[in-house]
This record gives sequence, C-alpha cells and structure tokens, in this order.
Amino acid sequence: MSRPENVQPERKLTARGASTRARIVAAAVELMYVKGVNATTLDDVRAASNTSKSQLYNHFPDKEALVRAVVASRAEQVLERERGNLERLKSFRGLVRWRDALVQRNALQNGAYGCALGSLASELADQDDQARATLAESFAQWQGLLAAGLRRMRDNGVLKPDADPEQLATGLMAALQGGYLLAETAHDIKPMEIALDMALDHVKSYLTA
Amino acid sequence: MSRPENVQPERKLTARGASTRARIVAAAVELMYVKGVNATTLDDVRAASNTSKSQLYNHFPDKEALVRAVVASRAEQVLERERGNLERLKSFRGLVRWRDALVQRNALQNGAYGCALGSLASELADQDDQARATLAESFAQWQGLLAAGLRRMRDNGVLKPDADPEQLATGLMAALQGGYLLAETAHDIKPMEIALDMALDHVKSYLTA
DNA sequence: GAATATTTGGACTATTTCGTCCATCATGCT
DNA sequence: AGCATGATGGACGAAATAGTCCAAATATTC
Repeated sequence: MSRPENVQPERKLTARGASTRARIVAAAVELMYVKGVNATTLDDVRAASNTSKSQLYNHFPDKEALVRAVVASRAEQVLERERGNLERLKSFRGLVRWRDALVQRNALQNGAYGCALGSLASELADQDDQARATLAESFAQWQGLLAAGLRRMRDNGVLKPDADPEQLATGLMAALQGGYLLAETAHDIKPMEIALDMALDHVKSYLTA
Repeated sequence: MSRPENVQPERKLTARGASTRARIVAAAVELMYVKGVNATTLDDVRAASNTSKSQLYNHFPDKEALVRAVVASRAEQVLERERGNLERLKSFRGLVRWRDALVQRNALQNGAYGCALGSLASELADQDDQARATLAESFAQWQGLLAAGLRRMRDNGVLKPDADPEQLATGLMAALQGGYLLAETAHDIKPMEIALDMALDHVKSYLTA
C-alpha cells in the first residue's frame, strides 16, 4: 500500500469544502501545539477556524479523527521543512547550520511549546496507538534524513568508515528532543544548544580531517 | 524563603487524614503517569484511592492543587532514587551503572509512559507555570547530582581539567530525556540506549587514562 | 435551469467532569 | 464521658465539552 485511505477521506469535496477542512486542521494544529491536545476543545477549534459544529463533524467523525489529522498535517509540515534543511547535507558545516536553524527557530518563542512533533508524541504516545505509530514513523523519517546526510558524508570520506549513520542520527534526534524538553521546562534555550553541541561533538569525533 | 508554604498545608491533619491524603496523591501520581494529567479525572483518582469527593476537596482546593502535589511528590520520589544512584558517583564505571539502571527500569514497561518527570514537564510546562517552575528546579537538581559526580571525577583526575561538569551533565540529561521520548514513541528502548551511549562517549572523550 | 449533492449555521441533547454541601461518623482532648 | 474538631460518604448542582440534527444556502451535474 503506497497511499492508504488515510490521507484523503473517500468522499469527494468541493473546493469550498476542502478549504474549510484545511482551515479546521490548520487551526487545530496551532491550538493543539500551544495549549496541548487534551486542553484544546472543539469549540476552541470551531472559533479559531470560523466554522460551525456541523462543519467539524462533517469532516471528522469525532475528535480523535481530528487529532489524527492534526498529527498527519504537522508531521508532513515538519518533514517538509527538514527535507529542505537536510537533503543536501554533506559536510559538518551543514550539520552546524541545521543545528543553528533549529535553535534560532526555537529561540523565537523562548523555547515555549517545545518540538511540534515531540510534544504531540509525548501527549499521544500512550493515549492513541495509531497517532503514536504515525509519530514514530515521522521520527524515523526525520532521522532517516539525518542518516542519509551522514551516510553521504561517510561515503565522501568526510566521516571515518566506522561511523554508523543510523546511530549518529539517533543520537542527534535524542539530543534535539531532550534539548527541546529541557529548554521548554527551563524557559531557556541554552540546554538545547548544549545538547545539540554535544551531539555534534560526537559526530565530530568521527571526522577524518 | 527557604521552605515556602508549599510543602505542608497549614491545617493540621490527624494520622487518618494524613494517610488519606497520601493515598490520594499516590493514586494520582500513578494515574497521571499512565494516562496523562489531563486525561485523569478526579473520579479516576477517587476510585483508585478508595476515597470520596469530599476527601479530595478536603485536602485540595481544586484539581490544579492536586496536580501540583503530584508534581512535588513525583519530583521528590525521582530525586530520592537518583540521589541513591549518583551521590557516590566517582568513576566512569559508575556512570555506566547509572545508565544501565535507567535503561533496565524503562525496559520493564517497554519504554511506555516515558520519564516520570519528563512526561509531566511536557504536559504541564505551557499549562501551569508553577508546576513548570517546580519541574525546572527538579531537573536542575537531578542535573546537579550528575554534575557533582562529574566534578568529583574531574577533581580526582579521572576527567581532564577542561571537562565542564555542568555542560556534560546537561548533555546527559538531554540524551536521557530525548531517549525516553524516542523510546516511548517507538515502543523500543533501543534509541534510549543509543542516546545514552552517545552521551557517555562524550564524557569518555574527557577521560584522562 | 432543474435536479441532486454538498456545505453551512446553530440550536439542541447527552455526557463527562468539576466542584458543593451536609448529615454522619471518628478522633483527640480535658 | 462529653464536647469540639477533623474525616468521611455520597447525593446533588454547575459548568464544560462532545456530539446530533435539520432547515437553509450553495455548489455541481446533466
């Protein structure tokens, strides 16, 4: 199965309907990031998206379905961004730029709200197994983008042959997510910087130069 | 202010009352870990603690107060455990034992539920600033235990003089928390192991021997 | 442009959850 | 023992939230 029934609900939508659906999801994505999934009510979503109850229930059978649409949307959004940041990664400098971009973006809100995917994962992992699976898959893809870049670096002789791209990528992801959480809790992005720098140092230890 | 009014409610409790309060908090701690804070209702707590509504509201003015008691209790619990694991840390082998203990403990539940403090932090940080502050302080103390051990290692010549105990401790904490989250999402503790091993490798790079 | 299908607004119901209240029971104190 | 105070059980009320329904408006198709 290359494109499961998940992405597009089978019923066809008019342009107007599709736009309403998009507005609902966009509002829910934002609200659930800022307030958390459980603390976001359907009335919040309805108000923020300028829609009505019937529109919510026209597009989603229940709140759980909306949450899953939010997860899918956010995952696609983050992965799209990260593809842009990582698909041409082939040097240590590139990895530093990747780090800087994430830190800067998080600094804009002083670390508040954490990682868009990480906070969903933390809240939903033990709550909704389907959402958890989607998030696990998204993390895996994100990590895969890192691993692919690291593999290019290894194959081009930037990294030593014994560097394990998958393991290094896991380490980077964990440092990133842990850094997000510490920064969010402390209201200070410093721990995120330190964590990422540790992970970069670890990669650096496999540099050939 | 060394001990704010936070810890002990000013009203005196009989032994029976204190035991009821403890039962309530213990049940809430467990439920909120497994189900999440927002998904845990006061009725869940009432049932699990074998109490009644009036007892809940006798001891806590509202749910928020109970949540804060849960945070304080869990923080004390985790720190008590970590003090035991870290107060005599003075060698790299000790750090490995610390890592192993955490991984083993998390493996018991196959990574589910994540870190007892981390999951509270993620859910409450942007929701309840007082809880966030308590959690930030708890993370800081936890990290302080690590830093103190690393400092002993440095002062005893195990680590090089340029090793920065606070930074290394931050890196370890981030790898731990990130590892918890990835493990929870993937239902696999492997990423937690890899993340911690990366952080340990980083510490190892400061070893003198 | 008539017939059919989708979309919309919002009132309405059902359910869940928080929080109040008070009569009764237990406990500590003198 | 007897009074004061704390503890308990559970019914009850209030509020928030999820979910239903249908008539009216808009779009699509032939």
